Amino acid sequence: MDSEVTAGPARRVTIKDVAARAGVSKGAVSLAFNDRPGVSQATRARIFEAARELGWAPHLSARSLSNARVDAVGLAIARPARMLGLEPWFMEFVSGIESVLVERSCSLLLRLVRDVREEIEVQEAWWQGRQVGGSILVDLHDGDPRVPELQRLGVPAVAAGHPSLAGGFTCVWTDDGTAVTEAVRYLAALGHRRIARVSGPATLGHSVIRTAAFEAAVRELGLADGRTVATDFSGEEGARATRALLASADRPTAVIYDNDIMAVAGLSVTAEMGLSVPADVSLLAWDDSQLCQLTHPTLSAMSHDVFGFGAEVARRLFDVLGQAAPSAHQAPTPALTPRGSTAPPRRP
Amino acid sequence: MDSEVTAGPARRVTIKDVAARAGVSKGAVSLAFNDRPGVSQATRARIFEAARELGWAPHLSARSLSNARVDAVGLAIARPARMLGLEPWFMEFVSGIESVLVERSCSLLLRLVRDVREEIEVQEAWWQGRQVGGSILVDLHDGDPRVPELQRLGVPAVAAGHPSLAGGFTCVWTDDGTAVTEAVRYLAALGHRRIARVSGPATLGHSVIRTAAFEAAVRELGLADGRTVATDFSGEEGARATRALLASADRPTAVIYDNDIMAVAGLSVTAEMGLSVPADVSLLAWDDSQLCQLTHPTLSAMSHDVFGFGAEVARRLFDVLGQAAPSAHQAPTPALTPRGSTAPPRRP
DNA sequence: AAATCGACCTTGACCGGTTTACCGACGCGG
DNA sequence: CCGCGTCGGTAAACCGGTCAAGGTCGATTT
Repeated sequence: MDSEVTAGPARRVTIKDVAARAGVSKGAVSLAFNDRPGVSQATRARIFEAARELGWAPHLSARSLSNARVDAVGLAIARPARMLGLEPWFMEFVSGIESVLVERSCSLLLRLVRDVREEIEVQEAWWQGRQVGGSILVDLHDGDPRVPELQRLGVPAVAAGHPSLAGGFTCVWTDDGTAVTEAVRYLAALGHRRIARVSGPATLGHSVIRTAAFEAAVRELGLADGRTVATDFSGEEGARATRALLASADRPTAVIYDNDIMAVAGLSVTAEMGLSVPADVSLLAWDDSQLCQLTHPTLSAMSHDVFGFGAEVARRLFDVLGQAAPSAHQAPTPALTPRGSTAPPRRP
Repeated sequence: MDSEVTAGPARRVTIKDVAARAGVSKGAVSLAFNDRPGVSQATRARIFEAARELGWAPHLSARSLSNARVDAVGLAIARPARMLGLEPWFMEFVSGIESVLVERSCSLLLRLVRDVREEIEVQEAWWQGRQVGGSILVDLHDGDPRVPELQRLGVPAVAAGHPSLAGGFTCVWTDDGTAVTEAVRYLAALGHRRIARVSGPATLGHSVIRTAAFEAAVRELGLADGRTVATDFSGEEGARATRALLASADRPTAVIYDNDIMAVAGLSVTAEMGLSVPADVSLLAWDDSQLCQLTHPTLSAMSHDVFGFGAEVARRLFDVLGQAAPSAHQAPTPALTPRGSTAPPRRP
């Protein structure tokens, strides 16, 4: 209908228009808008006034064309869409990143990719096309090809993960090893001797680290079980893994999960199998999103400020963009938050 | 350490380098890369070869500077981060959008904002700064200021929501009214006469529509209850609302939720109150993310292809960018998927 | 009085592409 | 042999900013 109203040619207003209106050169406008010395307070005010009247804002492509600075950072995520939707971790992580980007009026370029290969293509295209000034890497795995590739391209990046995985990149990490140990010690202290674990993909860097720590702790405490079942992080596989564990001959009396979703799925499996939590089996989640408080019983979890973690990653990326040397930053270690899903095992 | 290796000045390779290497002018390279007529197959091949060797890709800022075309679309979301993480809807929606953007090598610019006012600022900055070629609007509410504002700015946009909310914008919507009616009819057919509903924020456009349809259906069928409790979509408020409903004098025998998270929270409340689902109370979720299958009992839900919805929105945005006239597109109506949380009410 | 200086502002070259106007060569009908 | 259209390509203007170099001008120094 009246969509024509705004559809006119309406040449976009440029710096030249503003300059003309303020009676100065476009150089002056540029100076004013990047608040650099060289224009008096009076003219500065006139320029801003003119810009306001015309509704002008600098064309960011034009700006980044000449000064090479880019106003966006990239984040590619290689997990299936269906799974991501259920993974509270990501949105919280993204929110944390945003919270830092926003104050530098920088944007997040997000892309969901199928696999690491595709991510490399995307990152390369972003970098070559100067769409991003740098990138954030998540879900590092052992010998991740993204590390050498991005290094070859010279992409400034920050990795969310252990220094041993990040190659030469600056990274931010949590001490999952210590956290796993704490989890196991806690369950052992409650009296559990058969503890199992449901992890994410075995190739994922932090899975490897947690598994190693888990097995070490089990050994150290002289516990009986210590199995880890790897999954794809989805609720479905979490349920399957739980079923397998609880149906086994010497079923564990406690299960540690690598994320919240699988713990929730596991909880529903116990109900389905007629087991009671925590009397028959204790469950311990990881990440501690609010999901853990929505179940019945509520889920004990290794608690973790994912939002803050994302913010830290973003801050470090700005360091890197500012030519800082690569460095590793440790975020607070996930801490145990006991709730209703853990208790001493039933006496046999 | 050796981070210096790639840190050299390493002037970025430009179209000029490619042209030189292929022995042609940069105009020819441009023609070749946008596959337009004017270069022979032979030179075209030489040019691509040269570009490949040098690892060149066009600088997108430079490109969009001259042809005004922009390669990204904007999506600002005004919900608290903590809540978003738990809302599977969003990531699925975003994934659907991505699936379409990707094939046009277009990116998604994402921003989490505090409120509608801030979103308007962000949208204006994006548009003025030519960061985006268009935007996607979600969570429309009645008399949403974003509609007139973006129209004033001339931002091409697609709204995810009912035509009555979208003003002159192209929109994609699901017939929530019909879906609510189906939900109520189904529960009534099972024998329920006291049905309540836990909705999202009352000001949200689709809450209004669903509430109206809910009340109409309740009246039409001559049912007893028909209360709607508005929340902020969070699990916490969903739990609180459920508690209030189930503790009331004439407690409902069935509850319809406006998203999955609140239904999950509601389920845990029933357990906490010693009620059994579906014997004492039936629960019906909305959206049907995989979360519904992770609970015990599994949740009946109004099922909905959120991924496809996102994809449709993105496709329509490209129509709009191609100067198509505003139009409204109806996505498939959410359909009932009965599972374990709904059954005839216990005989009094 | 001439030279120096700093504050303020203008000019014009660039950033890396796209696009338009133009040009040479070649094939072809008259 | 000439004029004409087409194909393949080039040169230069342009997109909208930034930035270094330079120009004015009144005030201060020598």
